[in-house]
Amino acid sequence: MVTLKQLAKELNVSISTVSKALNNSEEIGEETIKRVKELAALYQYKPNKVALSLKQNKTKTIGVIIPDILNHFLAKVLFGIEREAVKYGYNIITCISNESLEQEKEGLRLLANGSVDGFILSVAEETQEKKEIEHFKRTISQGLPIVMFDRVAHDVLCDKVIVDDYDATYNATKSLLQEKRKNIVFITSIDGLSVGKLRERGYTKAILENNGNQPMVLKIKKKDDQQKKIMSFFKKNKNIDGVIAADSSSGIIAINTAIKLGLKVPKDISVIGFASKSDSYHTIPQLTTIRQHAKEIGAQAAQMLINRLQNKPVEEDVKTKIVKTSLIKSKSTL
Amino acid sequence: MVTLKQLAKELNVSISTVSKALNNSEEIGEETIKRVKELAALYQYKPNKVALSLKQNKTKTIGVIIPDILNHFLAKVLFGIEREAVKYGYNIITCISNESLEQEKEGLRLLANGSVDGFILSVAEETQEKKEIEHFKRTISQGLPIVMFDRVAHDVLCDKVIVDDYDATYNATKSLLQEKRKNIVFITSIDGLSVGKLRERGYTKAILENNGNQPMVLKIKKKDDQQKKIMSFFKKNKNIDGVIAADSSSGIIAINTAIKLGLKVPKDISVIGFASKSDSYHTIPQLTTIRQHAKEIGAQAAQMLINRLQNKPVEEDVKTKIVKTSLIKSKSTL
DNA sequence: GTGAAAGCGCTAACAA
DNA sequence: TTGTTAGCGCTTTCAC
Repeated sequence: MVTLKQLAKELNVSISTVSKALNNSEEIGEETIKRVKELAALYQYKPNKVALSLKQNKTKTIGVIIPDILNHFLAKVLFGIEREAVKYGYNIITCISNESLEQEKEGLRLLANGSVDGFILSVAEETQEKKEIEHFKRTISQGLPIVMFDRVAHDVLCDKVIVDDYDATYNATKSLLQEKRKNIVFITSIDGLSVGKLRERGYTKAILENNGNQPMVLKIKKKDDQQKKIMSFFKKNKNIDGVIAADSSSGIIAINTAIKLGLKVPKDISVIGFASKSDSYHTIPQLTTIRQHAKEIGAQAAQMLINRLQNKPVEEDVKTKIVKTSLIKSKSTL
Repeated sequence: MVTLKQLAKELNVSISTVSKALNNSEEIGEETIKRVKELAALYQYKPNKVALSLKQNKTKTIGVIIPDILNHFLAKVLFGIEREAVKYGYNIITCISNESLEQEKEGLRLLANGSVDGFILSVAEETQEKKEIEHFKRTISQGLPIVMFDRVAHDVLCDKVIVDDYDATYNATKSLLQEKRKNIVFITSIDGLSVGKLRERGYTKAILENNGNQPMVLKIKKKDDQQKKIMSFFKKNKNIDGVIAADSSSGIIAINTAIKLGLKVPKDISVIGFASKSDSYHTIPQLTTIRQHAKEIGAQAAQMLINRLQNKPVEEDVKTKIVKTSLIKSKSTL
């Protein structure tokens, strides 16, 4: 890479003249500007990002810590973050915490050394279980703002972008109840997450409001064979006529299992699941889904962080944005 | 963040003494080292990454340019890259090209300014269609090595990690032929990609080798309704008894469609598809899959790049590694 | 054993 | 209009 120094030497002017010329400074003569720019173009000069970062004490880089990149929702949020960030000239450094507290801490530590100007993250499962928040607080007190999304640590004072998980399952369940479904099961493989708990509560609330109904929850562990678990549950509970799935694969598997057992979907049983549009194509009939607008969540998170980074006046008030889910009716409900 | 300067001032020693002490230099007295380290620990001193990068003229950061983060395979490769990179102390800056040539160029341009030491990338669809490679060559000639994976530009001289696409479909097709399948269709939604073409060729070769058989290819465009396309194809070709799917959703939809039409899988029809383990759980019976070992591909790519970055002696010979696919038999084949 | 000084590439206040 | 200088945070050579 060419440097200002080299250009200056070749042009027989000083480094600062070159610098100013390239930045269209008023101080420099037209003729000089032209000469400088021509040589710069010839050599494809690009200002060294690292030097700029050091000088200006900001990197225009955002650290993103994500629990699981293979999770379609999280990947889509990352996509949203990236799209929004590039608009403002920011880059994204990604760390994957693998749902591990230790790796989450490590990610923060590794990047909190001047590599990034701030963080966007979703809290790892283990972190939520152990309720650890010190590492977040420490990072913030070091002057690096954090924006949390989806799985947030409520006790950390920072900007947040969340989903209306509780309302989403409450409304979805209500809609199945309106279909006169009597035995609606809630299937979850994300019991350990804050959002998983909220989703369960929304479902439970709706069920209990309906006189005489009792909530019924099927919890699946990560290491379980989901297909087997759901199959054996369906076999034991022949009267199931509705499913609310807290995660996409539970919803997909529920439909396929019902069909395998000879049930008609949605005539005999309705299924609603948290899932993306592309997931909904993985079943026939197509899954009625609760959409989280992942990309939008990412964009909002990026905006909040960038806003905080650029507004020097210390805004002390943290904000929490709620990106509402949409219930997209398809063919797996009446 | 504390700097060496601040520590030095507080300790009444020079900056260089502090620096050396923290790096356990032989030159510095034990007592001094102890004092320095204690204060550094107290203030949680971390060497400024940006300053180090500037000084050492390397960032220990890898630029990854990915066509589509929502593609499960590509996301998994990214995961593999990240895992391997952190082992060696490298960070990952991710750009998403969105299958667009322009954005791919932009990503390279944006990061080829000292932000990264090298690139790992998979070529965007538009780039492959237009056969553009100048931007890759330019980047390499600027001293930034590139490692390409999966979708590679053969005419660019650089390290590559690829999959045995041709052999994979050839063998998969052979295995269906051995099941005495007579009418095997190849379904693809990635016709425009180099890997898509290779997969089709492997299938065609195997079919043609079997006397009397003729290849049959169903091409689906991104904007098409995959479910409808496959359904109407199946209705028009009632004799189909085998499917080779070039992408995961085609395989999943093929199974569900067959079942919807009253066919028994795998009794009446066998299905094999490029897909991951988690995809295979999205159908009953589970999909027999061609696995690409995405994480391994990412790890290999990262290793190749890091190796090149660390071996100063200019290794002029570029390498191409092939990570072989595995055919994992499950319940959608005999 | 410790410190001064140069330099990585850049910007900007100040000098000429 | 152009050049000199200092400084961002760090390492490292060379002097003391």
